[in-house]
Amino acid sequence: MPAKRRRVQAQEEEETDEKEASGMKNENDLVSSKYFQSKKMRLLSDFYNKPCIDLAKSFLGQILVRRLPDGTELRGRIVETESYLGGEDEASHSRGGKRTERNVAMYMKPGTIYVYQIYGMYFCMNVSSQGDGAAVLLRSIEPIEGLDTMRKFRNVKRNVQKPLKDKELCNGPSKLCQAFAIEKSLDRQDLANDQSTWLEAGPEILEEDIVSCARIGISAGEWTHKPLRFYIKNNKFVSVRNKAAETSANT
DNA sequence: CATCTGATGTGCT
DNA sequence: GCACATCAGATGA
Repeated sequence: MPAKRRRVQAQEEEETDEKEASGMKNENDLVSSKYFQSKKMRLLSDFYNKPCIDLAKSFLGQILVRRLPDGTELRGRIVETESYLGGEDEASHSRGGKRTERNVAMYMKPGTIYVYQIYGMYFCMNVSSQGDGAAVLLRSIEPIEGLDTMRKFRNVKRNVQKPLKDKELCNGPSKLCQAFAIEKSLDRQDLANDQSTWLEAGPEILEEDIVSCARIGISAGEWTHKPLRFYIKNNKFVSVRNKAAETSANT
């Protein structure tokens, strides 16, 4: 029966829709959901101690929490991740076992946050997993709590006032960093112990609701097309959907 | 919808 | 010097 229940949940996601002009619609839906009626449980060290691909899939559905200095808490459900496997993976910062000042967090214990800057102006957030130099990139989050603050952060960073739809707040690795105020200072912090940033257990995602496909923005020979990107099927907050992978996946 | 382009600056060869 | 795990705006179909 859990399978049936989760199917229903997947359908509900399709219905949370274009009424985002009103702003708070989505937030109300999720706040009243089963997750928010239950205890918010922080994920502990053991959770992160698994192989990179397993961790990337396990992240789907979990809740990222950011506690700001003023006490505001931001919450969102992880809906899209990518695996970077380590030495063998030609697309990884740790390819060939390379260690630099920038990427040391990739070699730290599973659950360690790796934040790096890209294109001079953006950040990306990863979490190290089991395996030497292996880490998971967070690519998209479904915002749950603190949407107004997220919108403010995103507008400040973009230096424009154009109103953002809910789905535009965190649907990309650097967008979610802006929305959650994730910066270089979080690099090498431990997601299992940090006071400002952690993960809480969210509703479990069924394997059949996970789409696996090629990573985004990669051109590294045979590693370009390996299915190392994972996202929740039919979720509106994913950055880039892969229709071919969705239809071939299953019924 | 798809494809292109400029912004921007750090890390690494 | 140049590549870069990106984003936003513009353009054409």
